[in-house]
Amino acid sequence: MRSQPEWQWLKVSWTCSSERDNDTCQGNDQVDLHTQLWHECAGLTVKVPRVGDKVFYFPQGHLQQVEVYMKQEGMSDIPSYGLPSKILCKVVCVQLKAEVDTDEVFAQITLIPDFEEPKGSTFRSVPQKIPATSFRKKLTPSDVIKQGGCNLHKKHVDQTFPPLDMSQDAPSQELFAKDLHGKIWNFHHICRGVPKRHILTTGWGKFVSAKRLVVGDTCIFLRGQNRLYVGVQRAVRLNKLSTDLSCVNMQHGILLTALEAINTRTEFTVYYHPRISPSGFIVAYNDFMESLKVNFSPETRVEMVLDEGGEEPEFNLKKFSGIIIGKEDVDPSRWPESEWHCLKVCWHGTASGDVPPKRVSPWSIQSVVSVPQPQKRSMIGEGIRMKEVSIPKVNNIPREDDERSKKCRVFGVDIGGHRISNTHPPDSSNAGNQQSSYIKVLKHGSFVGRCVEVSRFSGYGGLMWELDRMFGFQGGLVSGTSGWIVTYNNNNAAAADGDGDANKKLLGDVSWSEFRGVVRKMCICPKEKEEAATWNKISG
Amino acid sequence: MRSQPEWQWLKVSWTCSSERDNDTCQGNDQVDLHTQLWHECAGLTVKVPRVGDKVFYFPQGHLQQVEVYMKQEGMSDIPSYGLPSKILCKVVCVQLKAEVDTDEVFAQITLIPDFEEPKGSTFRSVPQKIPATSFRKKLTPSDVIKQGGCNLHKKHVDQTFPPLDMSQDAPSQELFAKDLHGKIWNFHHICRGVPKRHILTTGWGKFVSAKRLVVGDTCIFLRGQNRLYVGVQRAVRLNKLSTDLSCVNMQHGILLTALEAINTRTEFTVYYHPRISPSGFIVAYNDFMESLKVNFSPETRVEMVLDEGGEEPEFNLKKFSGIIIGKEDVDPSRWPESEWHCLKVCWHGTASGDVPPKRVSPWSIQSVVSVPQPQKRSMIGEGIRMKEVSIPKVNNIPREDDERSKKCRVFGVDIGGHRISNTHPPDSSNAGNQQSSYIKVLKHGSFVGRCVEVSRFSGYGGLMWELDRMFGFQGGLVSGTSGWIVTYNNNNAAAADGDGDANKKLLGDVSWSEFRGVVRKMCICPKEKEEAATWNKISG
DNA sequence: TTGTCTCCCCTTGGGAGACAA
DNA sequence: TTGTCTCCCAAGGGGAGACAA
Repeated sequence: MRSQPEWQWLKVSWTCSSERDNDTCQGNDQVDLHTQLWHECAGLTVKVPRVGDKVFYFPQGHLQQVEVYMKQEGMSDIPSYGLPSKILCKVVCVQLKAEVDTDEVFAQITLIPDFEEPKGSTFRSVPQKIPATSFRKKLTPSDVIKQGGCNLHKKHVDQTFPPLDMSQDAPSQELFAKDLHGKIWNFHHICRGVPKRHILTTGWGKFVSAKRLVVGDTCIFLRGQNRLYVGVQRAVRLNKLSTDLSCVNMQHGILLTALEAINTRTEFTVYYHPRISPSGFIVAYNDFMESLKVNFSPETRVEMVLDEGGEEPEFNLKKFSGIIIGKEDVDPSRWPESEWHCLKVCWHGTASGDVPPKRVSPWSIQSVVSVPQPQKRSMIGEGIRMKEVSIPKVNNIPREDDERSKKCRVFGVDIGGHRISNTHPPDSSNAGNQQSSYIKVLKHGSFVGRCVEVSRFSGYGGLMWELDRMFGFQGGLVSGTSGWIVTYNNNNAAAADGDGDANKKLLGDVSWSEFRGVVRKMCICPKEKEEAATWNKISG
Repeated sequence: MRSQPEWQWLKVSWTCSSERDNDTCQGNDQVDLHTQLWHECAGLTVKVPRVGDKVFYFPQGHLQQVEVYMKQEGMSDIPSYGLPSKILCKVVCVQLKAEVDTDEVFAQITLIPDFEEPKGSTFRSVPQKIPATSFRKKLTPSDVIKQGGCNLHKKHVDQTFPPLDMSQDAPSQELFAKDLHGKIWNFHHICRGVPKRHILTTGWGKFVSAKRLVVGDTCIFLRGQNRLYVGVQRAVRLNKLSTDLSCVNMQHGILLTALEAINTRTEFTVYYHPRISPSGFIVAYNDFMESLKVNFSPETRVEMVLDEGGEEPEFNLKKFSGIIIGKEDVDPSRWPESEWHCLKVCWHGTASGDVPPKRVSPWSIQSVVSVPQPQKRSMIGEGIRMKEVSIPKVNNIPREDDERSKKCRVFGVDIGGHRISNTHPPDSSNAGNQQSSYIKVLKHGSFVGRCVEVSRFSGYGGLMWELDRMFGFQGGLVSGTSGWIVTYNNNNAAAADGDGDANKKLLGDVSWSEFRGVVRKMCICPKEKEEAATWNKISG
């Protein structure tokens, strides 16, 4: 039997307090819940610039998206109109939306050509995220057949849904969840049966049929302080025959729109469909510049991370490794020497499932300095579910030379096996600046991190803990002189080490509830032992 | 109780004999059933060129369609790229399709720029239509509520559906109808109740919900020899937010595609959505040339026919009359002196319902030579339902000066009241050509005709009878020297008069099962009485 | 003749625990 | 703990004649 008072409370609390929950875009300083939901649906590797960012717009990538969108193969034979392969722009407006009929996410991005190179630091503070928790449910056959509801995982419900009064026989509540269109969906959430399990009953069937969900699709629940959100991520794209206008018409239009925008220095708007073309054609200035510094000569071993969807956010990411086999123009006649998809990669062991594209852009991959040996997988760091990990106790911290610290993989990235030096930098040429130090990059890889509660990770110790835990050291580096260099979110460079406040300025005033980017394992070591590794200077 | 043997027969007969019924495009000489269904759904005033036709393509009209399609108001400020306002093209390919999700009809037309003016006669034989009958059902509340089926009109069923064995208590049959996508829909057709009525039961509900039909939408059934077809025509357009690409992107693309096609003399493809922009932006060469001859000076009284949908094919057409109030460029800076929508019209008595646009193109309207007086409606010619009219008996033919011939309106067009001259042409300057004669246009108007049985109207007497009957004279002009000049279907000019074979060559070998176009009432009269009327020369 | 109603059957949706993976 | 099953009840789809417009 449903408890009427609780239902009343929830209805009031969860649907009528939109003024307390920020679910619409309000400026550039907050990651609102709509945006968080959109990114969950888009995939964890998708990057969307923020208003004010300097970006490169690659028309070739845009044309390619249209071809996939229209299901036309091969490059059309249209002129380049003298358009350069990349156009430096400033982001004027970003709207994160979803298709009305298919719920496919897309970003409407307004750009204005601005060829002025950014001066000085391009660092931008990471926007404050509105505290939220979320979980993903990959739908089983039972979830989508007409006869049943949706089975939920206990831990997901406990972490994300409002608590039920478990003293009751079959506690239940009404949930009201907003989708990306702003539509409110009503679900009856009940904990019943022997043994007890959490089920979404009334309302679930309507949702499944309305969204045309099938087995394998993923349903995403995101809970803010006062409101619940729901999104979907399909395993296979719904057919959407767009017969409005011809593919060639659109491609002409895309190029000409950009050309006119350049000539008149006016805004133009593009639509980015991350589920169609994961390799975005709008690339952050910093990302692009960083990728230029890397030497992607043939034989270079590279890695690329794809988001393969599924249930656990951390395990959506699958890393592929391969070897550069060449660098050549995709379209030498129209866009010679374009960086877009200029690298040819031979990927290893990608017999089944998603495969990275044979052609990639430099900013989409990372070069691997040392070729890792095939290692036996260690349980440490392998398969850690962040939300299950509690804050490590002090007596749990492994020594640096602990066997566990030497062999570990996180998200498919080999991390351990390198000795961490405790040596302080011997050569402080700019000794006057106490916040300066040299670090040596030993290891690097892409990552996406996330915490259950923001408060738990406030401050830089929290960040360090999070990073350490992600890479399997469980706090071993929280105090010490080694640390990590981090390139996060929109490619703002930052560093975190065990010295607490040393890099505080670099990090800015951020809440590390979620961050994604590239982490490089570093340790402070004698400069003369430079070897083939990369040296970076971190200054406060 | 359903009769199993009959069901078997129908299933075999109606679904497994596609080789006997021509429902796909096969060349240019036949109007197949798919095409007939498409035109029923598109509206009776919609003109689509045929392969090989010479047409003018108006980029302005195309841009306008995109704006309506994308629900953006006002002309975008994009350059004309030096594109002319109209482009003479040859039609390379025409495909009549429907949107997958909304069933909205559209034509995919491939054109190739071809600036050579047509030489000699532009007459093209009217394609042979595959014999078919059809009816339209405007859906009532009872038809679309979940509890019921679809009530059918007895005459419609009798004319169009395969006959039932009425000796049975509740005769029934299974109907299998193909829609514009080729999908087969199954309907149980039963004649039951006291008194007997025809109802579609099983299968109807699925159809209604799948097509998202609501009260006021029209359902169209078309029966060929071996197969049934079903189409829908919505009262209001379904929302279809097309957020794929920006409106401006598309408009740029449209202009550039055309420009490139001109420069390289290559094909380009456009999509014409007649339900969005009824005034098509692809105009037959002949239609355009004819419209140039008309003097649309201010104060000229004009008429325009709109298809307002509904149940009876002949009464879908509503005529509006108005007065030219000006002629000016829609877009003087980009396309000066373009004929597209250059005429400003003030329409009379259009307070409610659909209103013709204030701006029209010359080929979309007809000028009215004499301002008709407000007349009392005559029952003759008013509201004739063609399918109910039997072939008139000889003793029923009214005399030319019969009162009934003077006052009649058909489809809102004033027809009667003009004396028909029996005078032969006095001046045969090219007397050597026996098939030449001068005719004077007295009266004209748009029309759509249709016959129940093709055989009934074979030959030119049949056509004359059809025209006469439509305009209320009921055979009065079948013999005589007056007649009609007809511009039909794809704007092939032809004439028919009462002399039987005189214009046989002009008409070609056609079955007049359906024709649409412009009819001008003519009579042969002395040249010196030319007055302000237009003279046309008809040569065999 | 045909639109709408009510009646009523029977299919289907969907909520429950049982049970097994 | 959670996916799938079966059971079973309730809602509603839909087929029938009655009746009125």
